[in-house]
Amino acid sequence: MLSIYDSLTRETRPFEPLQPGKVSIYVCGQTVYDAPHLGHARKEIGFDIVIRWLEASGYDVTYVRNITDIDDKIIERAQANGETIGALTDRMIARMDEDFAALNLRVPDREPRATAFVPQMVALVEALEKEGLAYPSGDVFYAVRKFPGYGKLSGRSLDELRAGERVAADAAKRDPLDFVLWKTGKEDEPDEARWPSPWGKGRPGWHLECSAMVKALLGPTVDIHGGGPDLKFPHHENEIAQSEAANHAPLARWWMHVGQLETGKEKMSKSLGNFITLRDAIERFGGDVVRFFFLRAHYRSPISYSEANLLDAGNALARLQGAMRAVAPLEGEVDWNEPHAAEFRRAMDEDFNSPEAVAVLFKLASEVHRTSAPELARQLHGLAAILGIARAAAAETPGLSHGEIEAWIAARADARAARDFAEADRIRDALAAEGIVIEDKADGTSWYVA
RNA sequence: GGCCCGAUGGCGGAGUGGUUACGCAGAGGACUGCAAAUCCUUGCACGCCGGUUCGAUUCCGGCUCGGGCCUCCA
Repeated sequence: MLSIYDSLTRETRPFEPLQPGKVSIYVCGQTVYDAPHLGHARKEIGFDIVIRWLEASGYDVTYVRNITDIDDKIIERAQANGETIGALTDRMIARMDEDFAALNLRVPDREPRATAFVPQMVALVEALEKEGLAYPSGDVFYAVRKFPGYGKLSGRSLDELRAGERVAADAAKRDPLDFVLWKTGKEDEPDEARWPSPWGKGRPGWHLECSAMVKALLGPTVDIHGGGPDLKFPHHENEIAQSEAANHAPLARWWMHVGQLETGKEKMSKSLGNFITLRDAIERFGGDVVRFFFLRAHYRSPISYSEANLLDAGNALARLQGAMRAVAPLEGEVDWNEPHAAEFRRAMDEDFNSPEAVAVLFKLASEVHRTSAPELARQLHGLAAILGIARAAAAETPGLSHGEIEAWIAARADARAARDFAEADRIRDALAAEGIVIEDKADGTSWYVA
């Protein structure tokens, strides 16, 4: 039985979706003004594991991850680059797709762009106006004082939030914590950033976007709503205020937030300038290693980025991959009655404890090496696949064909038989230069693509 | 200032009221022409002070330190 930690109630409880057998999940996605960094990957992999395990558990999952393709930073960046907003966001979305593919992420069922849902956003503001929660004052604002539950996600009262010294006063707002629903009046902005509305031409506030898209694609209540750790306040708090006031229904049955990625002792973020781009990490360490780096820690734990930690993850993953290629697995599904699989399930059912699940994989890897049992190899492959770390079947061999490699290995075997080790080593080095690693075993020489 | 989270061996990282996490790195051994891989063995731990308990790394309280949020941020 799967249990999931809910960051709103701060408790782990048995998971029961609204409709039996079906799960709706909405995760806040990228604001596409720049390329993703490693912190984004942390979030993506966290939810990737959630979705993969839900699906492995038999649920029919509908996964929606939005794209924020209109906002201050996007407009600024496009102007700075001398390109249109559309050109910038298209470019960044393509980049994101490439990077995410390298991480072997489950592709969302829907990836709504905010700009495609502006009418729904306008309608939501109108609904909030009817509820007496929205007021125009230059821009259109949300009156947080009038929503009784405000602060329930972040666990703070309005007064506690106001006690913060950083809340800037704004004469247009009735309360400093009121936030923008609809931005008008930016007449110097390009036409592609402006939509008609009852309050004048303008564009939606960020928080509004998600509330509108959740409802449009998944309905008033989703089973799981997720996002990065820094979205809890104010973004998700504001989403709750908007959606629940307009729909008179809970926005999410479970709120999930991943732990943050740190560099040194600080959070990795663009505003701190201490980030490494996802692309850099993939090129330096490999997408599979980046994925494994995150998998071996729990999704809610903070993780520290360092080159040493990534290299360590690479070494660890190599052991797993070695075991996966050591024994040809039996065909078929995972046998969940087998002890390793049962332990794996127990771990994942406890709020997606992937580090424990990975530990099971290592135990299995040792067993596979010790026993060469194909049924255990099948278990290893099957369980690894659930975590998205199955080794891709040895695919491309850049310079050499399969036959050529076998021929070289045969030639080397002859050299070794003749005790011409200089020649044998030369062939091994030549193959290594082509990315082919060979290993001499008792029953012959095997090879794989590095 | 307010709210919240964390503190585990050289490193990464789970978990538990009394017993092995797991991995990497290190040491010794086996195998091997050498490599690599693999196997066997092995050392290293639960921030500090109290309390509860037969017994606490695990529960409670305090302290110290670290981090996050309170502003755009995954």
